[in-house]
Amino acid sequence: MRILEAARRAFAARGYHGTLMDDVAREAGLSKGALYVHFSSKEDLFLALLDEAAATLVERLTEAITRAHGGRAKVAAALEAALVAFEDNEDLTRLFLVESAGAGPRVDDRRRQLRTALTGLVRVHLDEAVADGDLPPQDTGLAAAVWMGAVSEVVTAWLHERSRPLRELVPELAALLLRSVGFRDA
Amino acid sequence: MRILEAARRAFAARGYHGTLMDDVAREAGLSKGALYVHFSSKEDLFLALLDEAAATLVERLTEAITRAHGGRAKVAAALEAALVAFEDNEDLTRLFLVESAGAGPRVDDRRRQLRTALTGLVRVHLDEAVADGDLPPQDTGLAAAVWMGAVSEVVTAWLHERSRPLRELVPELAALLLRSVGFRDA
Amino acid sequence: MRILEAARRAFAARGYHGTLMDDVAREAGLSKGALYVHFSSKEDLFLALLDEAAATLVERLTEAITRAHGGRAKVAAALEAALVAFEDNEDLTRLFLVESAGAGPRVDDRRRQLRTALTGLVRVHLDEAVADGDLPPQDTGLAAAVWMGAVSEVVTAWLHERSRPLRELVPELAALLLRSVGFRDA
Amino acid sequence: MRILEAARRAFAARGYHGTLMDDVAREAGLSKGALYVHFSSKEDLFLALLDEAAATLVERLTEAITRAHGGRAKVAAALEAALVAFEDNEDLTRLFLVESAGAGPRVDDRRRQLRTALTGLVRVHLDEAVADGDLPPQDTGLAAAVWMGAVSEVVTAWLHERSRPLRELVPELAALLLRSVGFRDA
DNA sequence: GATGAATGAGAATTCATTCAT
DNA sequence: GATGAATGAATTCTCATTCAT
Repeated sequence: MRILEAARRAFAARGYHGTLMDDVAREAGLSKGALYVHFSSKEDLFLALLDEAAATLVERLTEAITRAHGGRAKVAAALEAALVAFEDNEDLTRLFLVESAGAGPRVDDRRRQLRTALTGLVRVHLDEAVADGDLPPQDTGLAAAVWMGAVSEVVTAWLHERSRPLRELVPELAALLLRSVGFRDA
Repeated sequence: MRILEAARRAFAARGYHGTLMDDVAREAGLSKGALYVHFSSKEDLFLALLDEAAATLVERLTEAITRAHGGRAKVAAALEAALVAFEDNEDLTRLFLVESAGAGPRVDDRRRQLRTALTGLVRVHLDEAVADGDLPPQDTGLAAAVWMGAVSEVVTAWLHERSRPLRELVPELAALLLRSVGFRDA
Repeated sequence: MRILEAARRAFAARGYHGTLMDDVAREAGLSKGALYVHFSSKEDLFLALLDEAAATLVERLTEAITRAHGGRAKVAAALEAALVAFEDNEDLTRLFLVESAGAGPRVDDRRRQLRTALTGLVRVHLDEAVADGDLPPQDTGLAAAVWMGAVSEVVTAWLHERSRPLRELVPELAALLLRSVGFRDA
Repeated sequence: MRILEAARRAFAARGYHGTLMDDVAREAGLSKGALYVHFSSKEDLFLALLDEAAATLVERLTEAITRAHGGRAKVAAALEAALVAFEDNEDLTRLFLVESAGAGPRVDDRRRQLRTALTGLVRVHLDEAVADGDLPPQDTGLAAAVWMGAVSEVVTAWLHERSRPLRELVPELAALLLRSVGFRDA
């Protein structure tokens, strides 16, 4: 929708508190009132965007995981899919990883929820790998958190520095994370 | 100082945007005007706290690293020191990891700066371990980012869930991170 | 009409300012635009209801008065007719006595107008009673105002407390008001 | 206080909904923000005024009643005191009798509360008169409501017409109301 | 140094009304 | 006649910052 696109651009560019409903309206080519016909508050609008970002990400990950075969391949594929998705959806990435922080308690809660969901996705596949004997038994919840944090940090740094394309980091980052849980280097 | 303590408590409890200068003044037992004698803006006050948090952390890490001997021991010690420091300074931890996000561009910049400094600390020692032949050559900058992200995520989760003491996670988290860069399990 | 009924319910339930045109439209099962085909403004719609309320009331009173014979009987009958009409048309009663206050100058004026008309009705019959020698000469305008105020207050209290049916109050209230103008107790 | 005076004038002149906080601020010679330092909302400000009006009225009535001796004299004195108080405090009178209607549920509740308190004052003295044998037994609650309604109506009419000073109506109105409860004409 | 009342530029939200379809 | 998305002016409330005392 026009409003969501405008909001995505605006929030990604100026952050939650830095973006006025006036900005969104202007960017959407609508009046402020029109925004409130579709979203009952600024927070709601942002939340809708956040959900969109998470849905996009989960979809991409699920797809990549489904396509890959074997424990190691699945987690590697998920990692690559995540980084590619982040790189291809810069605005949503920024919203999800950066601007959703400090936007008030409701947004904070949703952010945490979505991160937890994502972590859960990773964990399921680590558990499978453990069950299959591909990995030694371990606290996969902790490992999944480590992966999420690592990816989040690397992507956030990329958002600011843009030193080189995110996809180029995939091999090395994958090696690190796979090693962290006990996969042998390929 | 009384003001800094009051601000630390207030910001940690309600976040940057959720904390009013009135709150800080009340908590400090001072008038709002008195705050401005010492800090020229809300942002400045927050920045001072952020610096305090980073300094505390760096000091603890440096100390721990100095005490330890050998590449592996140093990085493990740093990791433990970090988690213990986070657990012992909950308010500052929250400020540094959570509330400093979304508090405006200047705060964002400083936050990034401090995280970079911390990452650098880790990196130096990874580089030494590589130089000493304890670790294979690798992108230690990336590895340091992974470590920072991992710790940040785990600590942030702990701030919300409090399922068990942070220090109990040290062994397993250390094992994960040490493995990630290529240390063999002890 | 469907719109008037919907508006009556809505305004009676939530008051003038508390009722949105959206509410009326929803309740009427029409679009907001359709409302404006029939009523040029929210105020007009409310005014139409107010007139309906007053017309209903005047009709009932006139009828009751016509049926009764003799000065005292006529005023007593009017009083009873008023209370019964109020009780039987709760929504209109609320509109007329309660919600029409504070709804803007035009509504205020009409409200006053209608109350004056009602007072006039009472006054005419008090004047007749005086002319017939059933009552001593007096300021019948003032007396009519007293009657209107008394009824208004009692009915308004009933709208909120509902302690007992309004019609049960008729004998005692009639006695009070008849005495007030100089009728001897029956 | 400057704010209360300004608010009194503004609300009396333009009603609750017709008065903007901007109007009050301008009239008080203050900024809008200053209003909110002292009153947390427009409603609160209005409520404070309403309480002031009621307190003024109750004080005057109590005083007048205390001074008078004997049942009949007391109620007559109260009535006169009320009318004089209304006439001397036109703005507060308008606030209490007119503008407090339709200003939202909280104001409506307080308005009702205050009217009930006033009615109670009248009722106590009617009860005493009954106990002393000066009046026949009767529903004094109903009678008090009648009195309140009558006075309210007469004063409201006066606010709009100003045909003649309110105090001139006292003798005739007193006669009407005293007769209504069964006092013999003096 | 301290006070706290006052400032004033916002900022979100509301809602009667309009009008292209 | 009907629709309902869009309007936009209005309005309340916010809060970091200032400054006379």
